[in-house]
Amino acid sequence: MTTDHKTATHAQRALITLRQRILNGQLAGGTRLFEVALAEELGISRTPVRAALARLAEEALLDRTSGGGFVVRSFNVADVVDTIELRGVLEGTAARLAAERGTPAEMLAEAREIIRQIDRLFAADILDMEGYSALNTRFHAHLARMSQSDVIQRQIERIIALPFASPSAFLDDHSHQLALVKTLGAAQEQHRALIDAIANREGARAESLAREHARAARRNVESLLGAEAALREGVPSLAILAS
Amino acid sequence: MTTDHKTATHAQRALITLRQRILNGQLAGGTRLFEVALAEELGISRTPVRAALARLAEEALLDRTSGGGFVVRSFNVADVVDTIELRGVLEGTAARLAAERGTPAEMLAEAREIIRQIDRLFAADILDMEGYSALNTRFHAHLARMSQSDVIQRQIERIIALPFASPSAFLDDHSHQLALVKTLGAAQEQHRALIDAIANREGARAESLAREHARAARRNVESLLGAEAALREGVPSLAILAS
DNA sequence: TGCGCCCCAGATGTATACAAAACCGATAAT
DNA sequence: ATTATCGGTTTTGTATACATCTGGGGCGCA
Repeated sequence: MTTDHKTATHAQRALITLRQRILNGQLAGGTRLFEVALAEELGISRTPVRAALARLAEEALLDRTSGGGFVVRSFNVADVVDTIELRGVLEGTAARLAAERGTPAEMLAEAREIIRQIDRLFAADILDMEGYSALNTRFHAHLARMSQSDVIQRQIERIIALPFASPSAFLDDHSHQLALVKTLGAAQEQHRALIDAIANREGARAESLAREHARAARRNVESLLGAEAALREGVPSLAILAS
Repeated sequence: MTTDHKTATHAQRALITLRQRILNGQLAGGTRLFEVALAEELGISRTPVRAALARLAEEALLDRTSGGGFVVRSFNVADVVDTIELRGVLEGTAARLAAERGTPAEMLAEAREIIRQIDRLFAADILDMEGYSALNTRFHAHLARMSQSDVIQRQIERIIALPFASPSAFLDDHSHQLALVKTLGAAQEQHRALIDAIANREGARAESLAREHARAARRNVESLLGAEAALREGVPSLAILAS
């Protein structure tokens, strides 16, 4: 089965459709979602629509209104910046815990293996962005695991689900690709230092490195927002921003 | 039941009932919840039961299973400790941001007013635990607000909703009341230092104080778990722990 | 025996009709 | 001018019948 909209249930399809619309800005923040209207438009009954709305609320893409309805949550620039900051804080905590609690040799080895694979990508003539993005995501997921805390891991996964806060946000922005590539080398150095710090049980250093690493994403957002509107158009992760 | 909540809808009543049962351990972690069974038992139809279950999943008290059902999430000691640690990290971030971004005079004043009111409680012959708990909760909620970040505030609210991670957890534990009272003075000193640090724009100090403040709760859990089972019985916040 | 298939019981998914409540505007009283 | 209140309209809440999916036990076959 593909990840296409051919999933099993109506509720799942509705969930995917609505999520998409929210993330790409088709459904602007503040928009109230009415069950009947959505049901009619999607050609299904209210029941699966309700289920989908509940899931979206769980994902923090919708807010529940007092009366019992749902509105699209609106994200402004400050929200995006703060969410990235939050990711940095959580990943910093994961790194610190990994250092303090001691990370099994295999987990360290796996982290280093991912770093090595990224190195291999860099060696190629043109950078495989898709591949880099995947490996980068894997590295960050692995970091969360290294915390050896289900609570932290779960929390990080929750934040990363927001596309503009994901460690690979802005990597699919092709207009900036050249400028971005320059910074990826620095990111890779941070990856290396981070794992070293964890291996050496240097908790404070590990935490601070992970935080600083997330700041790169923040700088990207801020530079994009300083750029002309035309440049922002091509950045899907920012489509959700309130205009 | 004891609390005859005459809230509006069936779904709300079901939500309250089920939440209660999970928190007080009546519904053990890992228990699968079946819509039909619950509907029959509560004398309502499946529809509001479903709604209640979705909300509980949102509150992180239930997990969704692959097949489409719900199971009660199980919390072990590590989860409780890590969740309190997480609260410390988040409140630390709130405090740091408050310091870095600069907190309006009125907000600082309000924080100090809450501290003053707690002082007033201490002056009485016997400590009004109920009142202390309420003020303490207010102080922590206010700290979240001082971050001037909706993202952080929302995240803290989410964590605090778990009763064992709330800043007032274990205050309702009457068996320990005497021992606890001794530590409340220290907590109050931390409150004062924390607001001072924020007022002085000392971000790192503010963050570290908030973290250390949360450690008190952690020490409470750990000492309770080291105590005899009889002592633990009277602590509602710990009923959720897997045995 | 071990494997795989089928089938059924039990669970969730969906549609739909009706009930209830929330919202909104108009109107009237002060 | 402000507020209170009363309809009707819109929207969500609920029950229920039926559809569909899933997981497991038993049976047949290699």
